[in-house]
Amino acid sequence: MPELPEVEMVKNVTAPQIRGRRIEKVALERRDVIAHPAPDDFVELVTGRAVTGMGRRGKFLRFFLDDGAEMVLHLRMTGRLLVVPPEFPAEKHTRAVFSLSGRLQLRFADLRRFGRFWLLQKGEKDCTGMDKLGPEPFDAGLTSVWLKERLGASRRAVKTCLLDQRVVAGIGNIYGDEILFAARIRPTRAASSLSRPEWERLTRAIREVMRFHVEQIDVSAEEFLRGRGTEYRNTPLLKVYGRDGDPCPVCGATLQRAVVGGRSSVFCPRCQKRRETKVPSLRQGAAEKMKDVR
DNA sequence: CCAACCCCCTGAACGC
DNA sequence: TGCGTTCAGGGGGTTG
Repeated sequence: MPELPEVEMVKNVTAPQIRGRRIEKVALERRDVIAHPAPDDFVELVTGRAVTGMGRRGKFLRFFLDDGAEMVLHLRMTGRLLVVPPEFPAEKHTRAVFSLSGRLQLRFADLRRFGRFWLLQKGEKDCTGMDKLGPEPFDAGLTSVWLKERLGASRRAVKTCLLDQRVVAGIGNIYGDEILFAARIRPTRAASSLSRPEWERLTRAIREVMRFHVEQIDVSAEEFLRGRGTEYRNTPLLKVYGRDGDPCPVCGATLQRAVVGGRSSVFCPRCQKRRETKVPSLRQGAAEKMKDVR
């Protein structure tokens, strides 16, 4: 479920608690929580190693180990990570428990069981999919020129493009809607139909919306634990996601819902126009079939 | 290359 | 109350 801001927060809460600690024991409640290598090998390779630090790439969490290996975790929809003392009551849906030095446990719980761990040994070729990710929203290389270059010829809906992790890493369905609202672009618009100013608004919105939410989701370890690893949903801050039928916070028009690329999308029909208001640069033959629907 | 569909799972919310 | 349906914020795979 979590997207970039939530994963970043999980990393920020978890890293200081486990940094420097040694993994003394690994208990897998479900073996299929390990994607790579074979579960027994994973346990053997991880046991005895110390965690030197954590990182994030897109929605992937990274745990750097003292032998140069890297443990990777993707929370997918419902994964939760908790750092607790061993006597702390067990969570429902616990899938893996890492016993750490200093009487602490790193626990992974995951209702829907989509979450996965990988272990990459030092120098091992990536098999997590991280290597296919596009730039982070805050990368200097993510410019409107680059985005237009990358997507300008695509007829896919711009919302679909935003959710494509190979384009930009870390955006999911929630922030996809929020970004498009901030950029005043309708999710259904074909990427190829965006104007220069729209590419610029979109690029700015990607950075600013993600930055805003990363800053807002600043939760302490105590708060996080109180919420059992789910207390990062800052719904009050979301302007359109999940607010289908509510008035637009900017203009008051009724927010609408549409399905784009199979994902539910909410937008403001007035702020996010179906097409550019300015004269769209006419390109020969490209968008021929679009008859002009009013 | 791309849309559409299926799959992986479980539980909450909703309609009857 | 009970039961069936639909939906959920992730991603990978196949098909046409």
